[in-house]
Amino acid sequence: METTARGVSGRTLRPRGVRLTPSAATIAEQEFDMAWISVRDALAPSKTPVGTEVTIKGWVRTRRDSKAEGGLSFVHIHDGTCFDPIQAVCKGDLRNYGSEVAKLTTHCAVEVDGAIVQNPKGGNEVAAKAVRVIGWVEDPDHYPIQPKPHSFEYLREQMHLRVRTNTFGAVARVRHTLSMAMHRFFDQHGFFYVHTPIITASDCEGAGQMFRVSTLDMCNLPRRAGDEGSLKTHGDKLPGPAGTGAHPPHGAAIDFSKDFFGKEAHLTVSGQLNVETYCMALSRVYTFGPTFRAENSNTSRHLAEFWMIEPEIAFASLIDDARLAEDFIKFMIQTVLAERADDMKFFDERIEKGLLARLKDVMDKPFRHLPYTEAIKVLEQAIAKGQKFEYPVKWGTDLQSEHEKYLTEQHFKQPVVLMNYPKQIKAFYMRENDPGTDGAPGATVAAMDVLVPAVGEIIGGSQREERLDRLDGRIDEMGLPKREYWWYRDLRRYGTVPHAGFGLGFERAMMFLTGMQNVRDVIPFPRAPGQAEF
RNA sequence: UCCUCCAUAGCUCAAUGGUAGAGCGACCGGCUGUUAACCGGUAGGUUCUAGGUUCGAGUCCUAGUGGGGGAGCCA
Repeated sequence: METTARGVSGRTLRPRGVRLTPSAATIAEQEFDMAWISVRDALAPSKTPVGTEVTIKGWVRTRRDSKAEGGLSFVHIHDGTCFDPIQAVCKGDLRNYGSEVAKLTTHCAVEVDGAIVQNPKGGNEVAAKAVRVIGWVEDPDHYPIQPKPHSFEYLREQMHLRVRTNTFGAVARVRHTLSMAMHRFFDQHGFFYVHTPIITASDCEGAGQMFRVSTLDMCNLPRRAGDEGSLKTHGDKLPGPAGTGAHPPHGAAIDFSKDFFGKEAHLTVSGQLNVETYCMALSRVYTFGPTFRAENSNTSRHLAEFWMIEPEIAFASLIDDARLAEDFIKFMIQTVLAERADDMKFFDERIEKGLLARLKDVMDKPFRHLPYTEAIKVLEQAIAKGQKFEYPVKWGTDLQSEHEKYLTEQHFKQPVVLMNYPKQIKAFYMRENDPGTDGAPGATVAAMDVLVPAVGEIIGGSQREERLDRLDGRIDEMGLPKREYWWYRDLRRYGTVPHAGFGLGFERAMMFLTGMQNVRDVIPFPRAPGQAEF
């Protein structure tokens, strides 16, 4: 079919206004495709006035037919550049009207030439002069995506196609905008972007189960010399085929000196320890990258692979850290409201009623700061007034989901920054507070969690322990291998300064900003236990 | 990992242990500058898998697989 000549030629690369550089497109190319514009631009009267000759390229969303005027079809076309599709008005006198245009179904790929006209009800549309079908949808009866609401559960099984729906298109655009906004925020505030490693050869990050990285042959593992046949299991963590008889009995420790890195290696669970090293030279730094947790957790808030933003600031206290977190969250809200108004309007109308009001409220009010010790008192008072919790409230234990929800959703009805947690429930690197801080009955550390309504913990951070003797004390207390931390400890030996930072779950921020309720629906290809099909 | 609910047409869901149904979508036709279009018709099923109880199982029992929600862990 002659219609595919442009589509398969590989010459028409991008709409006008999206060229990489003047030299990236040849003169011939520019002339060849002068009229191609994005749906986003075509819909904007200021950019594309009535009468402009344009070419639209995209996918059919819906088609509606009329027999008036010898045939008339209204074809909605989207190309992902904005929330709304553009309507192409196709009349019966088109050469391929009966043979092709009237047979278009959802997600057929098309090119439409025509003039911009005004829709009787307002807004730009295209009066089609030519319609070229680039790619048909075979067997439309069984095409998984139909012009009707689908459940998110169903769309998770059609993950390769779900981005074509309005919801997931909006999620994808907001996710992009948020990524860009995040880099802009830190850049404007003097932070340097540090690429911390994905593979870590130290097992000392201490933030949960890790995925192993290895090039060893899992069916023929090297065993440590002299250990053959012994019953020692120490260090042998591979989920091997125990008891099959086809392999050495478990006991001979695996010889990781034969592995790629000469020692055990894993996927990172946090870039924090690495980024601290750069913080001690560049003052203000951040990482943004994938993070991996091999926890067998199956909830609407957890993924095995997720993206985390981790800023780290030198010469800073926990209060500075909390202020940064608040400024950052408010900047994110402000940016998506300003730059993705169309998508955010959709989320407000169809995903979470009142979303925009909720976000504006968060933006306008200062965050509530609350010491952990005070939070316990608030919860105890609530219990005294009849509030029922499944788990007991007791100083020294971590707050449960139900407790956090009570604080943010019922008691304060806004984001809450909880600070100064009991030392025994927090990580070794968090700075020990002076005794009696906040009137706490026990030792506390300068930790903070930012809790938001509907999502829960969105940020976890702390001021870091900069005093070597205290840090060593914590490492010993927790029974951690001090040798493994030699380079982290060095930071405290050579020019140590107070510093702080936090980790923000990017997908949790997405949930908070879009009102989407399952973390698997705000990342393109979610990885969770038993789920890596796509 | 624990608790709990679910699995029937392309999708969303009905069907007292007794003939497998509807809406939407697809296809055909009618009407209309339509826009969640509307009206009429047609096609579409190994009821998740494997066993079991029963004269008879979509329905009851057992096991498995897949999925949802909640909890823990956390971001």
